[in-house]
Amino acid sequence: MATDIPDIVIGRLPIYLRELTRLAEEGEQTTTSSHELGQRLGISSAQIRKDLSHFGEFGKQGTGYHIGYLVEQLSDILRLSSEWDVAVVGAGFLGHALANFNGFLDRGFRIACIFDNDPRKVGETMGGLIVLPDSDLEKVIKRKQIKVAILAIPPHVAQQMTDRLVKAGVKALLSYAPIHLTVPEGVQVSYSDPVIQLQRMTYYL
Amino acid sequence: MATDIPDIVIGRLPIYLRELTRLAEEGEQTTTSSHELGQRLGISSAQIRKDLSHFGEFGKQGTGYHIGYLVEQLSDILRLSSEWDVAVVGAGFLGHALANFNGFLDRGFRIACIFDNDPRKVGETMGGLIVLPDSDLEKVIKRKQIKVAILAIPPHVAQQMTDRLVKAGVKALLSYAPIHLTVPEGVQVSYSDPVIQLQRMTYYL
DNA sequence: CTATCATTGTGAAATCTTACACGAAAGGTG
DNA sequence: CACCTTTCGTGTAAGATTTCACAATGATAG
Repeated sequence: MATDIPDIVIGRLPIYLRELTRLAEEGEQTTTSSHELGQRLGISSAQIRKDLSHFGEFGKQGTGYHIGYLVEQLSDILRLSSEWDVAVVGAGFLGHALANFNGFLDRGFRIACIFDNDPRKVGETMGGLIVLPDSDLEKVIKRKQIKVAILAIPPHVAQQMTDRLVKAGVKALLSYAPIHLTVPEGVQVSYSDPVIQLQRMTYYL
Repeated sequence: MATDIPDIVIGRLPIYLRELTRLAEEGEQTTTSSHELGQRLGISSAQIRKDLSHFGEFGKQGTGYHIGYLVEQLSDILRLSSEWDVAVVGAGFLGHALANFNGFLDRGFRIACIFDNDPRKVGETMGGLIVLPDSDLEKVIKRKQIKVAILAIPPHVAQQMTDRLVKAGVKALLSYAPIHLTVPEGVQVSYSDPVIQLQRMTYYL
């Protein structure tokens, strides 16, 4: 029940969780069905049921799923019961946007620190945090035992910064730098490059 | 050679293109092989050859691929030969970051306009553009024949803004709003929600 | 010119993912 | 209680994607 669950299934759980949370906030119902959830997400009901069945039996025939209970279960599965401290590397426009984004906190993450290598930026306040010099990176990450980082820096420094972060103990990296990163086994990497996504779509236009 | 190419293959082409462009910039070689490209991207060489073979024969046995030629071919396939004008909707921190991001221009896209519904933001300059009121949205998009838009707005207005954009002629949407969007057939949508990506990784920690 | 090496493009096999379809429950109704 | 409706969980079939492995081709060296 642990290692043999397909990555692609894990990838959909956060989407289910997000929609279930929205349903809970709408507050018009306490249960939902795989069919309703699928409708709202453009996913087949069979796929949702199959995905969930990898982790246990959360529903009830005839009734569907209790929203609150399923949110709880999915949060547990995704290790979101307590908050993850996150380091942001890079205090440019993007780092600024991330530091001020208030959508992290209620979904399992808290921006704990932000770094930059530009002395002119160090000391500035961003989203309630003071920008730290990148020379403090290892010290702070180790002290706060940070496991999750977001890279908002130019591509030519992305790999070296990745190496420093991994060495300091980071195990999950979300990179906005448009470059493939090499990491040791056991370290998770996820990418976000808007141009890649746009180019994927222009093919069809 | 057109409609029956798997989406998943299309999705990898921009990644190949990005790495090939980097290889070209490094300037140490004029050719590369599927093996080398795969090594740099963490993808198997067979997959790269198979993907490319959907579109034609671009390589040469014994030698590999001419980098410049392949860049050209991939750019053509992805319709990047001329630049796409892009509308940014939302002039908050994220819209600000997008307007100032200079990585669009040499990869096929140009931010052509930016909108906001907050009168206090309208008129501000961002990345060389003046923020326009969202009441001008339809007019500007139609006049400039904009087909690509980026959504950088809160989730509760994302669907209604999507509807307006689609009605005005937009055919490809990159959304940073954490919500599933419903669009008519023929309109492409791509999502970017950092929290979804982080949650996908914490499962493995 | 011949042998050797590198690398492509691709059919076939293997693996992975999704969709189907149905038995089994659970709740509601009269 | 008997019947009807809803919906789950899942074995199996269908479909999609990746990997394998090899013939064919081009370059290179002696």
